[in-house]
Amino acid sequence: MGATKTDHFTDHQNELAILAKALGHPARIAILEYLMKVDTCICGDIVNELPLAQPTVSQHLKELKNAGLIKGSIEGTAICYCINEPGFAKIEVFFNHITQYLDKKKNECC
Amino acid sequence: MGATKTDHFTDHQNELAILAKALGHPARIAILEYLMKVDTCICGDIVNELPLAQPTVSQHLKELKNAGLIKGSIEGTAICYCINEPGFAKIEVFFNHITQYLDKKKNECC
DNA sequence: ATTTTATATTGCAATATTACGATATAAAAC
DNA sequence: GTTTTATATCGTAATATTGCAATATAAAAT
Repeated sequence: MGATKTDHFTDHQNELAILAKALGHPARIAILEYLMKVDTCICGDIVNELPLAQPTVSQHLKELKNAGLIKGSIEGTAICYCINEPGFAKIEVFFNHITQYLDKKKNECC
Repeated sequence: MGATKTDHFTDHQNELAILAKALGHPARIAILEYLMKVDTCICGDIVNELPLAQPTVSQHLKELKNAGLIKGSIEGTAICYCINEPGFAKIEVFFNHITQYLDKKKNECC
């Protein structure tokens, strides 16, 4: 036990969970917000922006990249990261679904 | 080490991370999708809908409730859970921010 | 009052995550 | 070619999460 039983859920549910999980850490939220703020891929200064050691930041970047929320390419000595649109598109579908539901929802029993 | 350094990030970043973390498990996505499907709070059958033991489901429901994504009230023997709008509203603000950014974004360097 | 039914809590083992020092890698600058 | 600079990987300790059996709770039905 301890391991998530991914095979018991749909691909869709697992995909969404992986994306949400990647967003589930303040450092990773901070990274995404910073990437949006600077709006450029020449970003070799993410480490300086965060209150964490370099290996930790590197690890968080890797997780965001694995989840498909950012993309990065080698740019000389630096690595160039930026927001990856398709990753967010998937979460948006889910949220649009929820928003639609909440708009239509009439039951108020709780 | 091992514990997230929440005090190094903004309240906003921590709040968002907590919400996203709560969404970061396929069972909890499944619960939310089921609650939307049935669109009613008379839901004493969540356990039967999931491929997990009763204590595990109870634990996931608790986490969703703590995060503010669902709400529940006692309804006789059963407990009545449903989607909690304010919780989702917070995440939506973040996503609208991202959507706006992606729409305006012009840099295509990666 | 006892039994049934639905849910919560406790305790614990298995696994995952977080964080960072030490070290590796690899291109740029000298 | 050595040094610098930027990032990644490895190893590992601390902590968190996941899952469930066992047990507790508490209202409903008998």
